Amino acid sequence: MTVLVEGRSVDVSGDASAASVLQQALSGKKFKAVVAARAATGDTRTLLDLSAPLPEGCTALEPVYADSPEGLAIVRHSTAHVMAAAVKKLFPAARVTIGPAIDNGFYYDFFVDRPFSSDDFEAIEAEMQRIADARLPFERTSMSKDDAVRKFSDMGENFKVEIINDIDADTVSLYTCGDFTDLCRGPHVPHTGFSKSFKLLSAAGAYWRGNEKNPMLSRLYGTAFADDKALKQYLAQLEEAKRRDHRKLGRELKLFTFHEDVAPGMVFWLPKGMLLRTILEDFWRREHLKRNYDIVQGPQLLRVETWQRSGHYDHYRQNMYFTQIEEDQYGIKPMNCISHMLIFKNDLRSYRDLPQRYFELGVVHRHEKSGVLHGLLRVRQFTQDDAHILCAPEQLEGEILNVIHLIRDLMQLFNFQFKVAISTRPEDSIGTDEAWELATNALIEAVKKADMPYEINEGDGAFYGPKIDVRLLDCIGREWQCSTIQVDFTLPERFDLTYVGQDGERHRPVMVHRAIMGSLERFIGVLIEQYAGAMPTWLAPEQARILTVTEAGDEAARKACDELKALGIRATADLRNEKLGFKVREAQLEKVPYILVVGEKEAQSGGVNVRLRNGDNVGLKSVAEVAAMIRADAEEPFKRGGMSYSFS
RNA sequence: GCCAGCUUAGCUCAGUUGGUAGAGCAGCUGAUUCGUAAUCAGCAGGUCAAGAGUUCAAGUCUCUUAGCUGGCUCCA
Repeated sequence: MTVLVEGRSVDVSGDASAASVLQQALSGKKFKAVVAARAATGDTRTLLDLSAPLPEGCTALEPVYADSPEGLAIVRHSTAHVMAAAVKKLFPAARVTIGPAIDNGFYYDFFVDRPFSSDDFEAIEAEMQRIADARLPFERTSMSKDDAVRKFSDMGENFKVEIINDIDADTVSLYTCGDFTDLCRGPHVPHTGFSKSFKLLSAAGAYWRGNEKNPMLSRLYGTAFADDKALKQYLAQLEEAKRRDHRKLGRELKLFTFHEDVAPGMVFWLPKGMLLRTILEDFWRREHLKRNYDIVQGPQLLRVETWQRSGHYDHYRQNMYFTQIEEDQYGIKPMNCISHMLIFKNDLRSYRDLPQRYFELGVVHRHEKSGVLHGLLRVRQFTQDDAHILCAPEQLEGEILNVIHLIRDLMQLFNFQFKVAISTRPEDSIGTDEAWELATNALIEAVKKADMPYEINEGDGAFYGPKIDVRLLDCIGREWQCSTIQVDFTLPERFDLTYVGQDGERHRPVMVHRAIMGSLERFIGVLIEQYAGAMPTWLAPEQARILTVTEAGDEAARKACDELKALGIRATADLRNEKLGFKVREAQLEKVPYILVVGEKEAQSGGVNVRLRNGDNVGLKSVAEVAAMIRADAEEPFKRGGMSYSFS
């Protein structure tokens, strides 16, 4: 028969293996990098081990290279097996559970008496290296479920038995390399030599099947790549992420601080951080006014009866803070929606008033478990750029589309790529099936109209409605959950919101909850990491710093500083009795975008010498020229999209 | 909350087999007036996270608690 390989026809015998076909079709060098094969039979494509025979009716066979995304996943998965083999050898009492490939590596969960720690890595890595060097083949066998259950029971691998019992098939496949046999769907690399470029990264606890009622397992995380060069590059990227850590930069740049003993999980904004935040807030309020939102604000405390009525008390109580004043119990708001609904109810509304779009930079408190707090990215008090849109059902899709466009424009402003996911009804939820279906469809339709790719997260919605989540991707490829759009048919019902329609009858509006940045705290944290602390000029708390060489320049520096300020530039002057090199170094480390030097020469001409934060020296400029330059730089990101910026 | 690791000066970190705490940076004082990433000198700064135990003796060993970091789970 004839099989197509990378566009070439190859004649093969009926019982040929994938390896033999590919070996025939590819150069030796290319074949060496192949870890598996993808066989096409009609419309279906299946991944195959190289040692597997071609499936019946196979028309094409594509090589899967070790450095392709699919190949990497196979390499990592196989490396997880190698790690499990090493662990079983060093710790025979360890029981194996699961070990998949994940985004940037792999993990394997073990049930052990003593959890692993990083002290164990060296020994495990050394054993893994031995296994890799031995180039042991991965051999696949099939057996009936009953036989497999018996086999793993005999080995005492009760977790594997549980997995096998859950598999909906008559036979299961096993992979053996060396003395280690594991239940696995495959495919795997041909031999352990493909798992030579790996590193163990961390040990962590994880519950069996992610449920905290189940036993705690010990999870080992690692990563693996096609070759040492790619591994090294990835490890360097991890270092880079550490260098950009917003907690470190927040301290160094004096943006914010925490006092864990006083207010764990709550931010203290320092002057520079607060200035940055104020600029961002100011821009964002204006943008919302431009897009026909109304800015409102509700109280921090609402009586507990209100939270009972909204359903928050039943569904969210464990994350809420409460306080008692005289006889009255109050709940501190974990969300802003209630106030916005009460604002809607303040007047009799007509269909002509819809949609009502209420925007609030709303401070909310949510008690999160101490273990999950993480700098600005996960806190207990945060400020949402929250809005609630109350509209007629027929306006829903259009309103959602507007929100999606706002998200798109903001992402563009910061050069973020993003991913869209639609989450459907969870188990713990309120509302009718009909309402859920209507709302879910509106979200899907709007995303389709916006021409955006999306995925569906089944059962991941809020308790009151389905939602769209947006994860942004930063410049080193990490994902951050920020924007969310949630449709809600339930709360307007509970609070009896109505508007008078054209027909003179009362109708029920639909509510859309949405946040674009998500929380200002998290968003600023992500921005700090995205820019490694060097904020874009429009957001930089200090846009220009004037440095003197000697105190003879003090007067000229003060004058230039005042002039820049008058022109709307955030400038300071460093008149300290320090050497110029010292002041330059400090300004550079503090990521001030424009470093302006005033010495004897400049004082005479009335200008400044301009140095950029990348180290480039632009030369002598007049104050007016510098101001124009900084302004152009500040406005530059706004040229990309549908937003604008105005100096105040 | 659970698992692991960590917690020494404002920050970054030393501290040997248990013998009673040290450096750099930052701060303060003084000198220095200097051209694009660190001028010099001096001073000050610590119940070694908290508590208990072992010991003649604990930063160091054991236990308990708290916080932090990385995960699980949750989520903006």
